[in-house]
Amino acid sequence: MSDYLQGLNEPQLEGVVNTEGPCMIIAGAGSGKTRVLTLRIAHLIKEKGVDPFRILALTFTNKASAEMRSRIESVVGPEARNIWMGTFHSVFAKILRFESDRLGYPRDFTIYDADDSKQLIKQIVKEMGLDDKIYKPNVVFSRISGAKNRLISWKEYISNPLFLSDDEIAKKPKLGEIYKRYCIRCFKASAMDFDDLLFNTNVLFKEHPDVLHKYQQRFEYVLVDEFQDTNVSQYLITKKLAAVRENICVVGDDAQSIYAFRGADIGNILNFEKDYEELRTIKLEQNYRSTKNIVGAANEVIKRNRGQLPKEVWTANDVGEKIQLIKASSDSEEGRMVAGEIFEEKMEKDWRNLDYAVLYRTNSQSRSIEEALRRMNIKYKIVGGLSFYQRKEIKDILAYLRFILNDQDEQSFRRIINLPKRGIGQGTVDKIMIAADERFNGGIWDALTNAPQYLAGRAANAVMGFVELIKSLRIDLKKKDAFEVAKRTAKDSGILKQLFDDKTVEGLTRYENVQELINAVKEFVDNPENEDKSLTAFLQEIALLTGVDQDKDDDPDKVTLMTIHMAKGLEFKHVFIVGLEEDLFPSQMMLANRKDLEEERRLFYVAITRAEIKLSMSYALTRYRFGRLTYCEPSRFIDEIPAQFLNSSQKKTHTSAAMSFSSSTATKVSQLVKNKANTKPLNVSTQHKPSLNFAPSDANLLYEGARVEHPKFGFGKLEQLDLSGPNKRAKVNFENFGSKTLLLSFAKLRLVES
DNA sequence: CCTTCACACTTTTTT
DNA sequence: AGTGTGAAGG
Repeated sequence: MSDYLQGLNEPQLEGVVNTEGPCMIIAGAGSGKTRVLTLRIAHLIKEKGVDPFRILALTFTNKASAEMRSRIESVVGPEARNIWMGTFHSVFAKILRFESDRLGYPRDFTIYDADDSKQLIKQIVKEMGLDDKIYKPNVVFSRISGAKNRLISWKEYISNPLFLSDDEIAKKPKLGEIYKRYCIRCFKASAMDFDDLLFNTNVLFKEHPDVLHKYQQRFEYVLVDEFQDTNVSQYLITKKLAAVRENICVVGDDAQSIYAFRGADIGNILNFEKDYEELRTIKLEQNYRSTKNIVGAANEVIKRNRGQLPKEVWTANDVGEKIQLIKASSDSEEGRMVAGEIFEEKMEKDWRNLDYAVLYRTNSQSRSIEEALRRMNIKYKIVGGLSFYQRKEIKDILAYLRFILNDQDEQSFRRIINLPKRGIGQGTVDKIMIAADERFNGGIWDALTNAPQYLAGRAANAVMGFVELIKSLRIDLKKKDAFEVAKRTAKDSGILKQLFDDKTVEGLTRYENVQELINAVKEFVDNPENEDKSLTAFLQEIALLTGVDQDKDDDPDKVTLMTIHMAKGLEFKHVFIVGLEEDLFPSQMMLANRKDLEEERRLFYVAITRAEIKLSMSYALTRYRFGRLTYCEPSRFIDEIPAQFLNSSQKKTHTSAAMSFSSSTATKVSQLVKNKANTKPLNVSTQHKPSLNFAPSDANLLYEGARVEHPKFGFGKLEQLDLSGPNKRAKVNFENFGSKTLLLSFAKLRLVES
C-alpha cells in the first residue's frame, strides 16, 4: 500500500482508490473530505498514471483549490500544477475566453460584477419609465439570476405564460422585458455577468457539439467539491463534460447546503442517484475535528430538519468543554465579553490569535466586535465584507483598464468618462449614448471619436481629450506589460494626482490603495505560476476572487472575523457564534417558510461544526440596528441545543421570554441608558424608567387613540397607525418627548389599559 | 456643469 | 450609522 494511504479509515480509503465510474461521497462535517478528494486525485496521477491535464477539479473558492493543489503537490510533485483546478466561474471563464468567437463575443469580454449588473438594471428600469420602488435592482437582479441559474433564457422567459402570470401576480409584469433588455445590453457591452459564465458555457456546449466533444475528450476525470452548493447550471455542465466516460466524483454534505438563495439546488444530490444507476455512494461519518460535545450539539440541531440524507456523524475525540453561552446587555457589551474571553483564554492556555474565529450572520455585526478587539489590542482580520477590490478608487482604476480592453463596456465607460472631472456631465453622457445608438450602431467608441459631429465645442473638446488619453494607453498596451499599463493609467488619468492632492487621512489611504493595486499587478506579472500575464487575465482573476481568497497577510496570527457563509470549510480551535437573537439569526427574512428556516438551521449547523475544541455562543438584549436601539430576544436556535451540551450555569430558561425581558432586561436597559446619559446629562432627569411589568404588546392589538408605554420614551397617545407595507409605523405623541414615528418592527410598545 | 444639502433606505448570505 | 439619490442654487 502506498504510504499516502496510511491512516485512512475504511470509507475514506474506498473514496480514494475507487477512481472509476460515478461516485458520490457524502461527507459529514469534519470527516476528512478534502483529504479524500486530494488523495483521490493524487492516486489518479501516481497510481493510475493519469495525465494531470486530463483531470478537472471544481471547487467553490480559489482558496480551496489552491490548498488542494498544494496538498496534491506534496504527494505527486510539481505535476500537480497541470491539473485543471479552480472555481466553476474561473475555469469556465477561461474556456469561454478561448471559445468566445463561437458565441459572438470578443476574446477580451468584460466580466460584470454584481455592482455593474445592478447599475445596469437601474438604468434600464429608468429608461423604461418604471417605478424603481417596485422594480428594485436587488429584486430584479435576483430574479434574472434565478432564471439564468435554471437555464431559462430571456426568450424562454417572455414566451412562457407561467413566468409572466407569476410576475403579473407579483405586480411586476415588466420583469421579462427587463430581463430581455438586460441581456441585450450585456451582449452589446461585450460583457458577461457571473451567471452568464455558467449560462453561456451551457449554451456553448449545447450549440457547438464539437466544442463539447473536445472538452469531453480532454477531461477524463471530473471531480466536484461542495456539491450541495451547485446549481442546475453547474450540475449540467459537469454532467455533460463527464457524459462519455462517466468518471465523475462529487463530494458534498446535504446538511451544509447554505446557498439555496443563490440557486443552489439540493435536488442535485438526490438527482445524482437517479442519473447514474451504477453510482457508488460512500459516506464519511467519523468526525476528526471536534469534541463530542460539539458534534453532539450539532447533531441535535440538524436533526430538526426534515429530509436529510440518513447519516450518523460521530467522533472518537474527547468529550471536551461544554458550550459556553454568553448573555450580554448590548451589542457593544457582547463585543467586550467576546474580546475579554479571548484575552483571558489566550493567557491561560497559551493559545494564539489565529486559534479564534468570531462568526456572525450579517456583515454589519462585525463593527462592535472590531471595536472591542481593537480596544484590547487583539489583532484581527475581517474576511469578506467590503473587499479591497470593491473600494471606489480601486474600481475606478479597474474601470479604466476594462475600458482600454473593451470600449463597448458601458458600465466602465459611465464610471470613468468624467473621472476625474473633465466637464462631461450627465447631459453630455446621455447625448453620447443616444448618438452611439442612433448613428453608430451602438458603438460607444465610434460615438466618442466622432463627438464633434453632435456635441458643442466645449463638451466635444473634453470628450476628445478623453479619447486621446485612452488611445495613448492602448498604444502602451501593445508595447508593454500589464504592470506598466496599470501604472500609466493611474498617472495619466489624473486619478493618482487627485488622490495625492487630497491631504485628508482618507485621501492618503486611497492613494496608498491605488499604489497597492499597482503592486498587485506587478506581483501578478512577476508570478511564474501565471502563464497568461495579459491585462485581461489579471482583470479576470480579480473579478472572480472570492472573499476567503484575499488575505494576503503579513502577520498571520490574527483573530478571524467573518460571516458564517464565509466560514464554510474552515476550522478553528475556539469559535464564537455571536448575535444569536431572534430576527437576526435566524434572519427575519427567513422565517416565512419551512424551507428557508431549515436553511438557516443548516447555517447554524455549519457554524457549530467549525469549532474544534471550544464553542461559545452569545446574544445581546439590545442592539443598534439601522442606527436605532432595538430590543432582542434570544434565538430559538439556542433552545435547540439540549442542556447537557451547554454550560448550565449560564443556561437561562426563556420559556417566558417576554416576562424575563420585563424584569432583568428592563433594569439592565435602564442602566445602559443611564451610562449613555452620562455623556449627555440632558436626558438624565427626563429618562423614562419602564414599569416593572413592562412587556411589549402584540402589534396587532394596537389601535389609534390608544394609550401606550415605550421603555425609553414613557407614556403617550398613539396618534396614527400605518400598517401598510413591510414597515409598520406608529406615530405616538409622548408626554415627555413629544411626537415620534416609530417602526413597530423595532419599537416595543405596551398597550396601557385605561 | 458642479456643489451642497436633505432625504430615504438599509442588513442576509456571495460566485 | 452610513451610503446613495435628487433637488436647489451657484
